[in-house]
Amino acid sequence: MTATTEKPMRADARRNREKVIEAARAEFASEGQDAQMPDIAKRAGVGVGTVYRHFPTKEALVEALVRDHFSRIADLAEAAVDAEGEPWDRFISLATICGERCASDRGLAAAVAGSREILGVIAEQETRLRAATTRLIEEGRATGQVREDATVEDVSMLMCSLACIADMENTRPDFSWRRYVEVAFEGMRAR
Amino acid sequence: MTATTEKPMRADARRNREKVIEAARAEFASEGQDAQMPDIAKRAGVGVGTVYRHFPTKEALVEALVRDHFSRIADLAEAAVDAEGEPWDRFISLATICGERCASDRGLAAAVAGSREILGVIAEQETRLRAATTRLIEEGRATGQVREDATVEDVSMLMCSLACIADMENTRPDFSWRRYVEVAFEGMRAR
DNA sequence: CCCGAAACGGACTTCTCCTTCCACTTTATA
DNA sequence: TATAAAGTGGAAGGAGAAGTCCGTTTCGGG
Repeated sequence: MTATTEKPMRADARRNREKVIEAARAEFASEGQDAQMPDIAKRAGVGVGTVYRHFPTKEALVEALVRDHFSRIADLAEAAVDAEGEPWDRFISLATICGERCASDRGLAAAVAGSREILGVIAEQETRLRAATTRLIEEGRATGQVREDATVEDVSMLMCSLACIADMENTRPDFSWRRYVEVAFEGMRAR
Repeated sequence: MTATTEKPMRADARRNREKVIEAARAEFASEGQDAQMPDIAKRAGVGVGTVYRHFPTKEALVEALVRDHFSRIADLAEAAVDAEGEPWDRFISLATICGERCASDRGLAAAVAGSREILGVIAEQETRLRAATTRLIEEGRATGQVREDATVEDVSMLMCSLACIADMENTRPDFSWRRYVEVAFEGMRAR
């Protein structure tokens, strides 16, 4: 669907595009949701014009970041389904890896939580994510490791809250998303 | 400390102050962190000037809201310590009541998560909250209902994540903070 | 090596809010 | 009820951040 017409991009343009994305990630992580376009440009070592050449609006830039983020997470979830080991252990390592991703992409949780519009952007990735998650918890239920009444939404909520906690580590040094996985995700275990 | 010199306020002023606070709460709940001062004024049925008479800046208004919010939650936690019943049940009802509060004060979670400065504002309430929480989980551990390694920070994280989930119910209808309490808080139980 | 197209940079414009200011209204006191 | 003080409303000011525009630079095929 929507086969993007492959148009070769000039080498420097592609390089700059990457620099901008990387700078934006860093800037959002440290400044939160109100990171500024000129600052992103400065951090990337380019002019604002260049940023706008690649992303017509700030919103588009955020969307690209968010899409990329969710895409990676969906990949990880799919990998967790096919991985070796007990379902429960795979579930927990998925949570851990997601935690790591969220910790390095700080600021994005707020973007997703804050806007209704962005939900459309991640629809496709979320479908993949749900599919993978569903299989994972079904396996877990089958082996009696995951609680009987567990649902995909439970996992979604846990993942989102994990992202929030990872986000908050910026401002709250007493928080630890790793510890959070140990505690909150334990609630999914069968008793 | 800081004995606020009691100065009688004119009746209409006090009424308007309440209207502004109420309107601000509603506006932040529906618009999120970027609710606008003129909109708050409009919703309260007053002019912007009046809003600024009571709260010198937008920040001050948010602070008042946040302080009030945490103050109520700290009250609830203290009540939970002294309440009847099993420690575990009191812990869960505390979580539930907090969920209710967060659900009606939507938008504040983001305010707290987003700014380092606001942490100072709630310092006093948080101390009270920590004290109450500590007692609650100690009782729970003593009766073998709460996991041995539970800490106050665990509870803080759970409460904050609960607030985030309640917040997200605006944009994500598949989320339910009540269900979240059933799942995530279960991770605090002794096994 | 040359030239046209693509990409760049950053000063400048535009737009969106927060906040101020002050003439006017309401309250409380004598 | 008259008067001073307190409070009010909303137009206008101002700060700051998003986005535009165009002269200059860089790339890559011939």
